[in-house]
Amino acid sequence: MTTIWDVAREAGVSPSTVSNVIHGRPVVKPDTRQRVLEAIEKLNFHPSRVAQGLRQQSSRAVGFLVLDPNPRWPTDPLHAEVLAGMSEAATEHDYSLLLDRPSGNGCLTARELLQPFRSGQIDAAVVALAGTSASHQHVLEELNRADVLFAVLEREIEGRCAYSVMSANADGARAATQKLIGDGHEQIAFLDSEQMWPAIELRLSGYRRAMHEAGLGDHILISSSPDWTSTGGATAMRNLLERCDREGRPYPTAILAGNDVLAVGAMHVLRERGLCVPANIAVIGFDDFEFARYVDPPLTTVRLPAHEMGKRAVEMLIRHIEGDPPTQRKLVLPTELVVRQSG
Amino acid sequence: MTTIWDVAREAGVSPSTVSNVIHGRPVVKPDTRQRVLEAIEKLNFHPSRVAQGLRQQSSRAVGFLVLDPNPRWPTDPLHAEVLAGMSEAATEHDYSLLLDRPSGNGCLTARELLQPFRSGQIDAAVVALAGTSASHQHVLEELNRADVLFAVLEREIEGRCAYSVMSANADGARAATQKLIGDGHEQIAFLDSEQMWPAIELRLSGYRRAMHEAGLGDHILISSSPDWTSTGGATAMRNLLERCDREGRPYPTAILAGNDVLAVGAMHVLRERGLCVPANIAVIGFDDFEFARYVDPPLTTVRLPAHEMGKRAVEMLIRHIEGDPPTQRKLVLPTELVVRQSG
DNA sequence: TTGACTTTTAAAAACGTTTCAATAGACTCC
DNA sequence: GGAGTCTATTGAAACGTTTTTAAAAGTCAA
Repeated sequence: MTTIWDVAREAGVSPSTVSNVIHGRPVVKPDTRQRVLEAIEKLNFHPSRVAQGLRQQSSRAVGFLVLDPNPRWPTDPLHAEVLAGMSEAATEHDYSLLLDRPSGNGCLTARELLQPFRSGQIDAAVVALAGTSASHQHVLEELNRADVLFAVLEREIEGRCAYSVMSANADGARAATQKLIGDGHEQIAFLDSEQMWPAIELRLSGYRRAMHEAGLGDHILISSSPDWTSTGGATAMRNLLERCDREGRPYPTAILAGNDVLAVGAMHVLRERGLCVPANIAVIGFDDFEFARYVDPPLTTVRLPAHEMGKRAVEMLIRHIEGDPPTQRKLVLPTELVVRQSG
Repeated sequence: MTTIWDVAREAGVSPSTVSNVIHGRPVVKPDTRQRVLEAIEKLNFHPSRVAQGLRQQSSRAVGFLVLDPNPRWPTDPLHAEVLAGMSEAATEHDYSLLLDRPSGNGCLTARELLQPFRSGQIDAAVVALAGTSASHQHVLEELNRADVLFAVLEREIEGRCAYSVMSANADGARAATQKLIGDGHEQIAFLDSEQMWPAIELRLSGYRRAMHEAGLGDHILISSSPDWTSTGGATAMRNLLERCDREGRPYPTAILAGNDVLAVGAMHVLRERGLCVPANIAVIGFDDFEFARYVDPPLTTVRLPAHEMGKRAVEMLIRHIEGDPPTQRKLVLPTELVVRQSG
């Protein structure tokens, strides 16, 4: 391995000078700098980040901590996009990105959880809590107690070094509902799941609010899927139609789904029943997962700024690390209604 | 930070002994080991991986090097799954996983490319070359020249420290074609793209082989999409139908698509033309990307063992690092025909 | 020439581990 | 009882940087 000493010898200076050049410190005479740079180039030298890390007590790395029981990750189709955003921000600031996915059995000890921080592998982490699990609260508390720097996605949090990056779930749901109302719909149903989850509660509240605001409070209609899968969405849709049949209630003319996967499941049922989307019934999803545009008809949906969330989360963490902590501990990024053809 | 010295003091031994305990070396007397373990637990000590890395000249980390011009990664929907597999293997062997996504402008200098290796951040990398780019060959050569340890996905390679993990693309395409032939189809078309790519060529050859083997060589019919998008698939499908019209040739009764995204695009066109899948025309995709099951009708497709590929690639690299290099430099993993409803 | 500056470079001490040679102690064997 | 063999433990050097402190070199005025 070529070290800073080799460069120093080659350039006829001391290691300290080389170090100064590397960090662009203005204390070196221009021609010395030039000589050093040439030596670096010639020897193809890369400073050891490991040694730097040891000396500076900082790894210049952030982790993506994914707590997701599903081994065939990601359960959440948006995580890949979050990761892309994180990567972008990390690269820009010359940080590395470490993927930390503790074995998903759920029973995670504090030791395992904190290992990457304590062992100096990462300076901070973005935490994504996928699915619904009782242990999530526990994990966040543990991180807080350990006084470790992190940002959590789509979840409110308080803590000395805790940041929170969310998307405007309520606003997004409200906007989608208003769009449907604007299109003349009055019977608008919401599809959620028994497995509740903070972001979904916000979406539901946005829907409720829009309905009330339009004087359609009486038409609020909610059907719950047992889970967050596509077949769950189908079940919820079927239940909804049956309930209408039973209660002699008119079918909804529009559906707002808690997320795109549910929406897709619902659409299958509708086609099965010979109901045409959007002619007979409009469907709007939530997330804008990659596949939304491929659905037939292409899915109108509320786009979550996943890329942006990852990026901003990392930027907040890096600012904190570099001694300029953002005053805003909670960031809410706007969603966007992407109108395609399903609603 | 609590160091090995603190633990040593607490347990009344020397740092070397603590180190021996940490690494489970059998030289320590059981009761000493016990005392040390208790001290570790009590002080909540985690050895610094940075210091370990420096001393042992190895980071115990593998990188996922994604060369993909698309900033809204991943272009390849299978990369997330590959990553999951990599993560699994890494975790099992107590390695870390570093995501390395050089800024995607394509013109990547050797310096940038090798930085993570040279700076000791990673011991090896899994390389994924997304899309089609002339510079890919260049990158692989550069890695080889640098004598750096890596594994590349879906691409043949030779090199002192180069491994290759592929899926059985040709076999998969052959099996899919045979399935269609077995179902009585004779007019089977293949959808590929002008942007060729090693794996696709293999798929095409598998299709050709199956057709010839069944004496259907005359029926080989190929239509190329300008790119690998869904709309490209639609274009290829439209062109195909028009060509049949023009040449007075019967429509194909089955389509084998070069990948799932193309298949989805083709299915849109078929529905548009009032052709029913699979009643009028069967469609089989390739990849089994996450959304294949959500397509309507659910897509029959050739499943690529993405998770497994990531996992095996990392395992090969780790074996090499640990001094037990796999003799097989090229690993071919089986594909699997997932029969759903489209074909 | 000297002294007081300023600019540039050098030397040495960390950072937290691992490893190797060395030591001390206990045991065996003639 | 002393030499020889084990076994368990230790001390010190190394890994490649950064940083602080000190020194050298250069500049200039008196």
